[in-house]
Amino acid sequence: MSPEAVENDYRLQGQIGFVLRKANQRHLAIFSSHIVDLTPPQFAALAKLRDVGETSQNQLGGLIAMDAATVKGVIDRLAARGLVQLAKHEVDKRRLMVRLTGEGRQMIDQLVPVARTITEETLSPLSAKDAATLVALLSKIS
Amino acid sequence: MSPEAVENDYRLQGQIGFVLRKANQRHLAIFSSHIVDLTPPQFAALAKLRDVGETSQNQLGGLIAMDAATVKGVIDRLAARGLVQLAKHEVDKRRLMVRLTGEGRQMIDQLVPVARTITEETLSPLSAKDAATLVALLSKIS
DNA sequence: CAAAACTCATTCGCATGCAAATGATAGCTC
DNA sequence: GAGCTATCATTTGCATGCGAATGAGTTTTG
Repeated sequence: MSPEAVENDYRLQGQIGFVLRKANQRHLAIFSSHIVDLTPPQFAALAKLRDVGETSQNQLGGLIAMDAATVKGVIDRLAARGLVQLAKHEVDKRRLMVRLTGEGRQMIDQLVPVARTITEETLSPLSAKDAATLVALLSKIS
Repeated sequence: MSPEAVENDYRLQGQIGFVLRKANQRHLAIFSSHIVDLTPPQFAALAKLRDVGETSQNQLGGLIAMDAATVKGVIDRLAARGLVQLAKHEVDKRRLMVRLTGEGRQMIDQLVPVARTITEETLSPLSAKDAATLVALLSKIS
C-alpha cells in the first residue's frame, strides 16, 4: 500500500476519541432531560460527598476526577445555591472543607434513583451483558 | 431490601457517565502529549475537511457532531491561523463555506499518522479484540 | 405573489476543563 | 530554627460545549 493509501484509510468516525465524545454527548442529553437542576459534575460532587461525608475541596476533586481549578468552580456554584457548606479546616489552614447541607443531602437522595434511570437509558441500546462489558472496557482505559 | 439500602448501593465510579468522562480525560491527555498544535475538535474539523473538500460551516458541524455555536468557535480559530479559508456561498448567501488552505492540508496530512498512534496508545490497555468491541459498543450508544 | 416556515450563521450566557502562575500554609531536613 | 519542598487553594487565560435568542436569507404554501 502506498503512503497515501494508508493515509486515506483514516476514518474519523471510527476513532476512539471521536466515539467517546459522541457517546458523552448523548449521555449528557439524556442526563439533562431527567435532571434539570444539576450538571453531571455537580451531581458527581454531591453524590461523592454523600458517600464520604466531609472532605477538602482538592481531595473531593481527586475522588471525582476533577482538577483543582475545575472543582473550585463546581463547588462554588453548589455553595452559592446552599447545597454544600464550606469551612476552613481548623488545624490545617490551607484546606477548605466541604460538606452537604441538609438541602444538598435531600436533593442528592432524591436524585440517585433518577441517576439510575439515566444510566439505564444511556445503555438501553445494549444488552445487559454488553452494557457490563462496555463499562468494564471503559474502566480499563480510564 | 430497604429503600436506603437500594440508594446506598449507588456507585458513582461504575456509572457509564462517569467512566465516559474519565476515559475522555485520559484520551485528551494522550492526544495533547502527541499533538500540541491542535485540540481534538480542531483536528476533527481539519480531518473531515480533508475528506469532504469544501462545505458550509453548519454542515461540517453536522459531520463532526458539533452544534452551530461550537463549530463557529473552532473554525474561527482555525481561520485565524490560516489553516482554513472562509468564503460566502455565491448562490445561497446564508452559507459560509469552509475549505482547507495549503497549510491546513499539509498539517492534517502530517498529523493523521500521529492520530493513529494516539488511538493505539489510548486503547493500549486492551487487546485488539477488546479494542474493537469497545469502539463498536460505544458507537451503538452514540 | 405574500406570508409563514425553515435554514444558516452569529451572539450571549453559563458551565466545564486544563495549564500555568501565585500566595499561603505545612512538613521536612540539616 | 531556617530553609527547602510540598500541598492546598485561587486566579487567569484559553478552548470547548450547549441552550436560547436574533437577524438575514431561502423555501414552501396558501
